[in-house]
Amino acid sequence: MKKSDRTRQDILDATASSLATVGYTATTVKSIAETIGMQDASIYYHFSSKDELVGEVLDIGTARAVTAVDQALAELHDDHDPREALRVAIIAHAEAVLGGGDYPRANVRTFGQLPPDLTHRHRQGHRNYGQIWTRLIDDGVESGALRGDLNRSVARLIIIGALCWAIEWFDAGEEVSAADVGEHVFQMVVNGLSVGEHESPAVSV
Amino acid sequence: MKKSDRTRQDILDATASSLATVGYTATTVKSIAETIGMQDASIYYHFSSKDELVGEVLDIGTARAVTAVDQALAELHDDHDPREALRVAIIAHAEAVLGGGDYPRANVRTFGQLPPDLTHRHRQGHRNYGQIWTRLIDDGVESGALRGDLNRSVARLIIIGALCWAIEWFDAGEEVSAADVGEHVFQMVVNGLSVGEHESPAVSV
DNA sequence: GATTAAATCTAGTACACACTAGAAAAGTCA
DNA sequence: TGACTTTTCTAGTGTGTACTAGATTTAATC
Repeated sequence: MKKSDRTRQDILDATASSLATVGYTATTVKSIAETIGMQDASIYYHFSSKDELVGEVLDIGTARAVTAVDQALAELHDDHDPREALRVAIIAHAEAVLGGGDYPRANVRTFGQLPPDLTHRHRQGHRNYGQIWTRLIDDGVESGALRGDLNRSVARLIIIGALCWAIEWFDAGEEVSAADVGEHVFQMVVNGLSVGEHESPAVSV
Repeated sequence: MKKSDRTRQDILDATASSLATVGYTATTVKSIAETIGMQDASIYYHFSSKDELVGEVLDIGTARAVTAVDQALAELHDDHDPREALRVAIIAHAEAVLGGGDYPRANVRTFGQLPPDLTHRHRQGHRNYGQIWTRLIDDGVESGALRGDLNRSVARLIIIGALCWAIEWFDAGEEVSAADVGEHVFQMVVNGLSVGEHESPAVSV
């Protein structure tokens, strides 16, 4: 029972790595097998199909992202500003998806290129993840810290989108870290790029 | 010389539509041919390979997005606020990619799932497009309208990312329009979600 | 209407892919 | 060691893909 678990884990890791770097189509059963020094047919002793294997990787990715955000939120003080909660969640997401392991990255990277079955299978997981953000935004608006004149659902999707798309350009080697990206998203989306009192009629004068 | 041009255009249209809806891999030469009532082999009379065909569609998509944004900016008053320029550009992009035709949508939709050759081929086009945004942000910062304490390149990519990712969730049938999405991105990214003087130490008191 | 050119079709090739069947090897435990 | 189970390999199948060659049809030209 030991050998099998180990090999199974190796297969999952190799698949996550491949999905995260080259996407779904370029991730072939043969290439996965080669990475871990096996024949492609041997994969099928551990997984019944490519899509079941990929599905499991994506499940793990979703779970890890959820855990990362939940954990970051749990470490907040009880009387935190709702904006601080949003900030912490955004940075946790950025670190999980950009700086973290292959699993969350695989999840985001393959979004939109999966076959219908897999897409459908993961819709629920994404919905659950979205609810974390829905709650954060609702808290902010209802406490008066965030504007209530915008569509909250659209706002949520814009935040997540800005973070997810970062995977397309983020380069771990550069001087900008994953947390930096999160901080930027927070600063822009919550505080705004604009300087000072652009709406209020010159209060300080 | 007439028939050929017409057919060629039909092939391009069908390819753009397919790329925009099902992505690169699911867009097969056979499926394109079927859409316009041809045999797949006949496609090769007009295009030498699938990737040349796809490349041409993506080129058109980039050109249309650039044109849309450029045109919107050209209609501004000479003494416009740099923030207004950003707003106009963001909404134009949103309308081109979300509400516009298949070509710009194909471009964004297939981003990240193209084979290396095509990816490389379009890097230049994307760079040119990015420069429009770089200029907009630079103008804003240098005029003092936008904050200068953030990494401008990261800011640019976050804005574009929020817009591009919207293609994954935007539904033209819903009550939120493409321009609405653009307006939301602008409001969030420039004015911020936060209400009032969250940073200034209670100036108005 | 005959001749040439343009456009499409029929019929195929070669290859990569996911996946299968059954033999062989490796590991486990008496 | 020997019997048994678990794991991996060898050798394939079938399918879908991009693409090719050459015949065939459709359109244009004299």
